[in-house]
Amino acid sequence: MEILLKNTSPFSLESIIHSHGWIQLAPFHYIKGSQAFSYTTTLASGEVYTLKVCQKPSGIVVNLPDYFGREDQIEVEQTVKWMLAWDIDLSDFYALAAQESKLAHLPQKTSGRILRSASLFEDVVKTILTTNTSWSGTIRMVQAFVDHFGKSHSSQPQLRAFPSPEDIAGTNEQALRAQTRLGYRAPYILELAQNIDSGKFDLEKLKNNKIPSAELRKELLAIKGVGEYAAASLLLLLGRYEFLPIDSWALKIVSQEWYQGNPIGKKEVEAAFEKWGNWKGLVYWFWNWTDQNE
DNA sequence: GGTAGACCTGGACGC
DNA sequence: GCGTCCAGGTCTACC
Repeated sequence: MEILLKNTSPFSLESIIHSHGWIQLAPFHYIKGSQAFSYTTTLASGEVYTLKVCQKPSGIVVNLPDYFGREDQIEVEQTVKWMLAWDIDLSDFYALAAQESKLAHLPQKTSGRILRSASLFEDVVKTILTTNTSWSGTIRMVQAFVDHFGKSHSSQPQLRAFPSPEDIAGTNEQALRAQTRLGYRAPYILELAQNIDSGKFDLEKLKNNKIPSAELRKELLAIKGVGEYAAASLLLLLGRYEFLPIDSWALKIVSQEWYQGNPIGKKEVEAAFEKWGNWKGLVYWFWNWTDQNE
């Protein structure tokens, strides 16, 4: 069974797939050679399924199990549109980008959308697992998290969905630490899952694009394990570009781009992007950085 | 508001 | 093979 998403403006699946490293993290699976991906997730009913997303001249095509009913299809369509940042309008950004040589490739390639997971819970957990570790560490922790706590596909048990808050809330810190090697991050993720599962915290409501960015940032910073860098990264995923995710890599490349490689702090990074106003986060994310090996 | 130290893991390195 | 050091953000206590 196929769902066809017809884009009304230029859209590049290839660009969004390569917008950041999420495609390398379970339960995403990049299908090499076809510029497509598969993703294992759950319906609201709890059923685990795997969808496949590819691009054809007619639009974005989502492959689903044949027995899915109309309601299931509507749910999947909404999920995929969220993951592909389908409704974000980048026309104003492209107009700005066209005037800057380091950004001119974006309108040409219709880049600028950033791949999201199906749930904000998944994106928050993954973002926490990018902090204070190497990228290989993030890949390892996410894979172990999915392998040990994600629900498996009924006919292909090797395929697992990302664990839901409910899946995690019932475990304990010791099990999380032992089975996933999350280290000191384990209690943060356990607390988040328990707060969501108990109804104390409605994380998914933060997908609402009517919430002011400053308020959204405050809500994200209130999550243990989410600091300024993680909050800014999550705001980028949510389509809010007013903040810069400044990590050690940012300090390095911004220094090399504008400060002759001298040691800099967050203020210098902010200053470098100040002129881009509310688009600064997106400008930073897609800036064509000078090759460090040149 | 700013700062120092602890947190945890895996990888690099020296022996 | 073993021990040590380091890198990576955030939290907490303290000033």
